[in-house]
Amino acid sequence: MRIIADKTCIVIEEIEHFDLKQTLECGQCFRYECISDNEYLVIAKNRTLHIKQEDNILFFYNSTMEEVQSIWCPYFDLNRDYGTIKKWLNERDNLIGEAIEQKSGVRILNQEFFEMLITFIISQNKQIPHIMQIVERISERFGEYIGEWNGKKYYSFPTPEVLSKATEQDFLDMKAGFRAKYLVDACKKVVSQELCENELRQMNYGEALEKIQIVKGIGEKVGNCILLFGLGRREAFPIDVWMIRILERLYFDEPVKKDEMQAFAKEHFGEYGGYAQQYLFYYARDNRVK
DNA sequence: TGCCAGGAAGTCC
DNA sequence: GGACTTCATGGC
Repeated sequence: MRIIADKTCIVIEEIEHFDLKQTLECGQCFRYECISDNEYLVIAKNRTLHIKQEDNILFFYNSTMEEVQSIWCPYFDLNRDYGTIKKWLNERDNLIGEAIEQKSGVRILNQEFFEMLITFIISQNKQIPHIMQIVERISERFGEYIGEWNGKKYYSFPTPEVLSKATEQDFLDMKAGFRAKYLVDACKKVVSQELCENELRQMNYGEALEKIQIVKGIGEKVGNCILLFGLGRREAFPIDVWMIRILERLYFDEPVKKDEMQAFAKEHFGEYGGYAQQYLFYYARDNRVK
């Protein structure tokens, strides 16, 4: 991997184990727009990013060398060796290989805690396009203006302080449905420091998973998503409907309970659970397994 | 129309 | 402590 400052953009060459489309569209990210093939506008980190990939070259159009190094490389998890991760998983069994092969360009984004907290509370019993709509409404109404692209205005994801001003009715108006009261509770507990990002980061995985479930509407699955995508806990293994389908197909001969799957994943994938989960999840969803 | 969606809480026994 | 129901909303 090599970073170069070109005349009009920042370029990263010789990039490996990375596919922009797969990484954005695998179901972990809810704020991006496809401009053309392998070219996207990403809304994250209180700014927009116009980014494009051609083969193993990445172009950052509206950014700086400093920003690419300090913000976007960590965001896209580009400093991590995915070759080692895939090798470890492939040596663990011969069942996950097809998913890794097909989705080999997926990286786990390092997104922001509060945004993931709110987003995955919304995600329960909802399809991804609709989650994206609600997150966009929240940002438009409570976030700050961060720029315009193709005549459309974009807004940052709001801070806990600002979003805590939203009422249950506000969230209902933004079509959050029965999750509205959960969102109010989440904001309240973050602002009051009852739920503190830094404390969660210092806890071990089990403690953090238990702690985050003090928020109403967060159970084991949503909690694991927040830990994986918003707190960098790569051992987190969220099990949703797609994971139940693919795990049953690959690893079990008969229907098993979620608890048993969770225990299996912990024992089998260990600290690499999050990567295994994302390859399998995207593979299962994209191929509409069972 | 009925069924399902990156589920969790409430209620029943 | 497990199984069943309910909770908004939208896409198919």
